[in-house]
Amino acid sequence: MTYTATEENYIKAIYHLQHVHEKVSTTLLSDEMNTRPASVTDMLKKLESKKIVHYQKYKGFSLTEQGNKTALNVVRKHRLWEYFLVNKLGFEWDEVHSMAEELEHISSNELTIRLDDFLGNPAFDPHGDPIPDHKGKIKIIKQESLAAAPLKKTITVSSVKNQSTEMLELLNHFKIGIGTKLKITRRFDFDESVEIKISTLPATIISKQVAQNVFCII
Amino acid sequence: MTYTATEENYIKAIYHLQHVHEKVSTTLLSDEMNTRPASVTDMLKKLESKKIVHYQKYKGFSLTEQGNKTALNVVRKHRLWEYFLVNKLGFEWDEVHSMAEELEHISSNELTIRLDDFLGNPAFDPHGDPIPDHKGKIKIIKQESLAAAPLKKTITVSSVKNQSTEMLELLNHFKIGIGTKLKITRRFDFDESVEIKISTLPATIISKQVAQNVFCII
DNA sequence: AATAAATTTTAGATTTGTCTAAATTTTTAA
DNA sequence: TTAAAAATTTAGACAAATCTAAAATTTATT
Repeated sequence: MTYTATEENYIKAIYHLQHVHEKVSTTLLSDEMNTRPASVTDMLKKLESKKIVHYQKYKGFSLTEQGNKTALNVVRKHRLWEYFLVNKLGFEWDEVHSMAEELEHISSNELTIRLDDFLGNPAFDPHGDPIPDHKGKIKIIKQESLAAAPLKKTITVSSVKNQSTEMLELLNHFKIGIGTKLKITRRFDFDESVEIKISTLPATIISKQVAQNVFCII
Repeated sequence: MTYTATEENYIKAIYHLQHVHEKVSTTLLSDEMNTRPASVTDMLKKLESKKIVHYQKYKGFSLTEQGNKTALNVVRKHRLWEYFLVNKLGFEWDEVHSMAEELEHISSNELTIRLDDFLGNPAFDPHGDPIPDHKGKIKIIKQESLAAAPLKKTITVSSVKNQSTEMLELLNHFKIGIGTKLKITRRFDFDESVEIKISTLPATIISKQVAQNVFCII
């Protein structure tokens, strides 16, 4: 089965929302897709006829097995291309999203497999998000945000939730990147800011907002 | 200005036809695009309104300066991706066309520039076709088909017109590739077949059909 | 539990790229 | 040079993905 780019975008959006929200509603999905609820209803009917979603009108919808597999394949392609753009073409994190949004719809499976091999079968993309393998399998790692991680243990930054230019700018300033080892030396109750220490650099303080977006392996 | 993938495909098709045919007609273009003449007329009106073609109904059409530039950019992307697929991902010649047909519509200019750099700014794609540079400039080389090249001179294979699997199979058998140096040792009048000699390999005979498709630098 | 509010769906329209069939124009050839 | 043939364009229709406005259903509130 092949799907249009639009269908794939809907499938991916449902997949993502299912991982963040208890229940995915028509309105929520229309927000995510920047369309109107009526358009979502139309698409749901189409995706139901293609056995991508279970759908009962007025009741709700969810991805079928087939839908999930398709979503994972799109996510896989997106993240492999992001990896390529950053690690082979030298783009920064915050520049690659829209390009990967286009590249993820290139259809050839063989291309995906060869790209994966060319890149050395990476398990994580430049933001630290896991890349599903060709069977859709994802490496799960236990992560904790810096806002919740324990004090005085050496921990490794593993992913960053917010992928904006502004966030990248800040993290570059702090010399924080994926793989950076650091220690949380203090937490301040007043604003829940966090003092961190990276190797021999002087300790610095990051805001709660930043800490909540940076995840690490304990 | 940005164009839809379909528009780009029409633009590219007009560009190619203009280089092969004296006059590009609606029917010719509809053949090339696998559509009906009526569809071509519709698209020509659209492209005219976007100043991509000069168009006078019943009289004919041709690319504008702008149209030519756009065509060259699409060709550039197509050939850069083909180069990538063959030289980085290890695909064969005959496998890459349909993938490149999709990849050529990825919009980012910056991506094209970086891909070009990553590949080492190649001037020719895996079939020997020239890759326009970022200004649209093409390296022109004087080429002659093996059917027309002079006898007893060492010549270098520079491009192959027919890019089918069958042609690749045959050329692989003969150990002919882009860059191969060879000598034409004889021509047979009966069927216009050509005897060639590649370094120390025993001489072999290739048919007129093959010879007409293989081009070389004298 | 009834009604108001919110959500979702339907109905009907629009745009893009395509089609077929008919009309128009150009070209060819008698 | 005019009639027939070929090429091109117009008219009207369709599928995909969207929209707005109205109707239907569910949820929340009094």
